[in-house]
Amino acid sequence: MKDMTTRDRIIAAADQLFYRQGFEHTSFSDIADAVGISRGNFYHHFKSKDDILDAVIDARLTNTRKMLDQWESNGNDPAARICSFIGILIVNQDKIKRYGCPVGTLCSELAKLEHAALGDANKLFSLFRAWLCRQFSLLGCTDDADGLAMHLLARSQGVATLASAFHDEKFIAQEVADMQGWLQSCIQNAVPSA
Amino acid sequence: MKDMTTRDRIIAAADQLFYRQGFEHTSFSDIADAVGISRGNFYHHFKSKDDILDAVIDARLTNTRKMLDQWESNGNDPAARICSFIGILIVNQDKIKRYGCPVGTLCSELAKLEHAALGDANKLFSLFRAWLCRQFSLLGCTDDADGLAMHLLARSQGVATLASAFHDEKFIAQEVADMQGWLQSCIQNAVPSA
DNA sequence: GCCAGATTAGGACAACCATCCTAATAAAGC
DNA sequence: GCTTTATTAGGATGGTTGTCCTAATCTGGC
Repeated sequence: MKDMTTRDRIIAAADQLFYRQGFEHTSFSDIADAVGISRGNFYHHFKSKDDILDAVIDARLTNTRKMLDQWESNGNDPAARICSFIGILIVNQDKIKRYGCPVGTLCSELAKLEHAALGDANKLFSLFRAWLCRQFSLLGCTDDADGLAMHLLARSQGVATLASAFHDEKFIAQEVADMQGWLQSCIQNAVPSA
Repeated sequence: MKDMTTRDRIIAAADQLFYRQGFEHTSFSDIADAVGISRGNFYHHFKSKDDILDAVIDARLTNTRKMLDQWESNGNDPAARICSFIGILIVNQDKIKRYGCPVGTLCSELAKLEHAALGDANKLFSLFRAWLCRQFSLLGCTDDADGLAMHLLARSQGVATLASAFHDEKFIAQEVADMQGWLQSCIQNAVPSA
C-alpha cells in the first residue's frame, strides 16, 4: 500500500468503495479522502470517473485471472479446483453478507445505469464461466460443461444475494455443502476416464 | 391508470423507474416527467424521496401478497403453486433479462446505500420465503421446508442475475426445467401422505 | 355565488456532484 | 544550478439534486 503509485492507490480505494457503496454512490471526494489526496488531482491520472471504473474493472479482471491461474497450477484435480471456487462463499462470507457478490452487484448496477462499462464488467462473469467450463470438461462432463458452469455460477450468485438479505451464515454453509454434494454427483455421471 | 389518484400514479411510476434505473439514479424530475406533473408538487403527497420509496415497497408487498394468495386459492396442489413461483422466471423473462429481479436488485442497492428502508425491502424476500416454506410443508417436506424454500429462492435469484448478465433465455429455460425436476425429486423424498 | 380546503405549478434555495483551471511544488535530466 | 516535466493542491464552474415556498387553480359544501 505504501510503495504503490498514486494511480494504483486510487484504483485500490475506488475498487473497495465501488464494492461497498456502489459506483454511483461513490463520489470523487470519497475516493480522495480514502487515498488522502486532493480532488482536482484525479484528472492527471484519469480522464473521468468512468475512466476510473474501467481501470477498476481491469484490475479485477487481472486479479481474478491470477487467482484462477493459481488454482489451476496448484496440481489439484479439477474437482478440487471447482471446490476452491465454491469455497469463495465461505472465505469471503463476511463481506458477502454485507455487500453481496462484487461481480453480481456491479453488473446489476451498471445495467440499470445503462453504463458503457457494463460489457467489460460482464467479462468478469465470462471469466469464471469459461474457467469453470474448462474444469468440468477436464472432469469428464464434456457434453454439458458450459451448462454445469452456468448452473454453479448461478447458484453461487443466488447464495450471495440471499446471504446478504438474511445475513445467514448457516444458510451459506448448507448451500456450500449441497453444491459440493452436487459436484460429486457430477463426477459420478461423467464419462469414466481410462 | 386514468382513474388512479395522483398519489397512486406517483407510486406506480416510481415503482417502474426504481426497478429499471435504480432508486438513487431516479430523480424527482424523472418521476415528474413520467407522471406528467410538476416537481414541487410531490411534497403535498410525500414528505421526501425516502417516503416515496417506502410507499413503493408497501405497494410491492401488497401486490406480492395478493399474487401469492391467488396462487393458494386457485385450488392447485402445493407442487403446482411452487411451479407457479418458478414460472415467474419465464413469464417475466424479458424484464429480468434487462433489469434483473426487482426484489434482489433493490435489496442489493439499498444495502450499499445503507438505506433505512432496507429492512422493509427485505420483507419482500421474507414473504416469498414464508410462502414457499408453507408450500413445502404442505407437500410433506416438513423437516426442512425452510431450507428448501431458501434453496429455491437462491436459485431463482442466481438465474435472474446471470440471465441479466448474459441475456440468455435458453439458460433460463434450462434452469427452470432443472428446478422443476428438482421439485419432483423433493416430492418423492417427502413423507408419503396417507 | 361564495368560501374553505385540497391540489397544483413553477421557481428559489442550498448542497453536492464531476469536471476543469491555474498556480505551487517535486523530480529529473543535463 | 537551471530548465523541463511530472505531480499535486485547492478553488472555480456549471449542472443536477432533493427540498421548500408561494401563488394560482380546482373542488365541494352551503
